[in-house]
Amino acid sequence: MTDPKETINIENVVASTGIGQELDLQSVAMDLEGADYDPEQFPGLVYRTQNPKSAALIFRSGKIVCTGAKSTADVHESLEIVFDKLRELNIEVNENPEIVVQNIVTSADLGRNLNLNAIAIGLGLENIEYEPEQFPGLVYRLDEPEVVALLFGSGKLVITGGKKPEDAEQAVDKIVSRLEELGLLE
Amino acid sequence: RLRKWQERIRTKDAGERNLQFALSEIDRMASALGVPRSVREVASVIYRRALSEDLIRGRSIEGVATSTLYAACRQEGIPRSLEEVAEVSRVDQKEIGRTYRYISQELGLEMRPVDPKQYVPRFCSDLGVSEEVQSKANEIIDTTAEQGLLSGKSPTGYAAAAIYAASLLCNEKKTQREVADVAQVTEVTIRNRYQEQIEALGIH
DNA sequence: AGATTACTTTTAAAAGC
DNA sequence: GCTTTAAAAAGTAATCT
Repeated sequence: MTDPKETINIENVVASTGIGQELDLQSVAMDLEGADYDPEQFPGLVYRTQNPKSAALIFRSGKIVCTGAKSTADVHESLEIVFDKLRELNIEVNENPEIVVQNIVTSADLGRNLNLNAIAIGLGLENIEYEPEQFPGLVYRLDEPEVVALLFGSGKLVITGGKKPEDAEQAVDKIVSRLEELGLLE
Repeated sequence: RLRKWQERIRTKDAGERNLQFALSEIDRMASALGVPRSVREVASVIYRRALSEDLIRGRSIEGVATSTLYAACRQEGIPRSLEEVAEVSRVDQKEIGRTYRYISQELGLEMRPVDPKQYVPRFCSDLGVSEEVQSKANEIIDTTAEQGLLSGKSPTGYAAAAIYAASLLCNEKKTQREVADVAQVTEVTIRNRYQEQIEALGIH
């Protein structure tokens, strides 16, 4: 039927960057509208962007983590907003800070129900974790690409730990072919 | 030289004391859970393996002891849920679960998923239902699991729903609350699993 | 008996305890 | 190891009407 690869959807992208400048988070928290800063609880200041939607964690060192974006392009857009907000506060920000994608979370659909019990035994109990008492998903760690897949009885899956969108595509291909050769799909 | 020797004895003694403590804790918890002696022996074998492979470092003795007991119950085919094990342990359920997964992975225990049928004898005995209900529940579990209904579902809730359904089919009705209490799941879970199971069985 | 909210799992980075 | 952030998957649970 439909190629499971075409059902892949990026759900979250995490990236890190830095403005190359130390920050006084206390004063940034005062001047930046909507900023959450509670150093007792966490050393980073939380700033949320609306369009695109994301959450940025800003640290004293000037390093920033952006999470919640739906694409790598959105990560760049969100961080540009953060950079501009900081510039408005008369904080120097490098012209083009390097943005490194650290993790991409993806969802997909194999289009068929899965017998997780059979898969756990078929794929080998060594590299699989399936504890339905604790979590309904089967945890499958792949070596190439190095990602973690969560497989569900519905045939839906989550792939996380990848650094580029192709990682998820490769992972889906490998999962499909492995399940097929074991006769565990369809 | 003498100091080194003393140190060795001291650590050996400490290790011995820790092992004794762990084994006595396994014994205490096993008694509280009412599992046979064979399970305690399996648990202590797993614990000694974990100790010899240095898996205890950075973890609490109690946590590892509880996890090995949880694993031993499963290996012996008389599982206790994490909730039940947590009730007799001083370690919380979440840590028992993650320690179990770690020990299981590192020792290559290759634990198979729990079969809901393994809970049926104990739950039925606690409910005081007949042998007929018990075998009917087993039949329901086998038939519906073959149709793929088991994937992702907790074994206790699945067993509880099958027992509830069986009690109705055998005219020995137990309420959802009664079954929920012995299985330690909510009535909502029993209702949900029950609906799926009777539909799969074609009982409308 | 629903509905809603919330927690379980996985992943990565940041700074500090 | 923990703290925080976001997101999906599906199951279970607590709370409210």
